[in-house]
Amino acid sequence: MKVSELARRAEVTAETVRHYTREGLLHPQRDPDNGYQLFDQADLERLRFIQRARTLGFSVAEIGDILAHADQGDSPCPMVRDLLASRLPQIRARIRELEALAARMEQALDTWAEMPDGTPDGHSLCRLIESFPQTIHSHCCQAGEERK
Amino acid sequence: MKVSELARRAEVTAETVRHYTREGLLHPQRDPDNGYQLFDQADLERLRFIQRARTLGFSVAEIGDILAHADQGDSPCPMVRDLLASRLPQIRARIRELEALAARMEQALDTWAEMPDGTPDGHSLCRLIESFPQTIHSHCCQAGEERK
DNA sequence: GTAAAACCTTTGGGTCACACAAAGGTCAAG
DNA sequence: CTTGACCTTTGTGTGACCCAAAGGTTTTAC
Repeated sequence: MKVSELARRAEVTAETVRHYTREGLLHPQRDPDNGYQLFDQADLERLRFIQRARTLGFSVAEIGDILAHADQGDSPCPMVRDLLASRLPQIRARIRELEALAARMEQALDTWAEMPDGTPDGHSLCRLIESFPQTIHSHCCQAGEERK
Repeated sequence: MKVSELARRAEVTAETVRHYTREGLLHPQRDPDNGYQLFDQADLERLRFIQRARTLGFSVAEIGDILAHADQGDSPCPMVRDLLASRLPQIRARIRELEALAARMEQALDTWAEMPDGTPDGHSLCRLIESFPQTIHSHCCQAGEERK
């Protein structure tokens, strides 16, 4: 099957398939006549594997490592456990950061409900924002993403 | 004051100051002798304003708009309210997505605790991941970030 | 006095997982 | 035989910076 058919069967875009191929996660054959990429059933299963791993928060690069290990006959399972175990607390930290952000936003909207809009003068740009306490903040982690 | 001094006073990196300057959020004078960027007290306050706005989840581009309005003498406050009100539900959605991700990760670790590692064969790459249900997932939003 | 350290400048590339547009080749159907 | 639906590669954009390189300037130390 060609790119679009594989994409349709796995319910991803053709661009995503091309992306994984570029990144070395998929190894299609080439049609010698026209250079088209040809995928088989194993590639479809591989793509579904990638999808599941993405759902679990693995990055494309990490999945590439996992697949490379498996292709060499090594069990990727210990790596998979370790990656997941070390990523989980980062996700939890990210959740806490976003919850704090949401709380700040909500508090701001509450506080501002009773404040009038102001026109910027030499001292103030927007008292709404300036009324907000200067907080000490910590950086975010690189959290696993989700897709549509 | 020069870049580094401004950065130190606002507790950001010099790179961040340069970035905001590139993006048009800060407008330093230039030392005619050597071309160095010169900032004053107003710039420091402006940078602190940017910090507060970032803490509230505004993007750099949005803050650029807010500052441009204020510089023109228009009150940015209505824009600020609207942006925050529309961003908040996106943040909440992002939190729910990450919570679902964390739950999946935790469930996977739990399930895997009793499963042996396997060596990849023709049918399986890593049963740990393959044992995981194929879920339907929805895309993330562009959430406001935090800094160190 | 001068040399090294510590600044400053601009330019350009990297991060991440794709999306998208362009320019062009291929192919099945009408 | 032309249209339209595919396919190819290449390059660009996203967000908020970080980092390196190459080179000019200023400060500090000996």
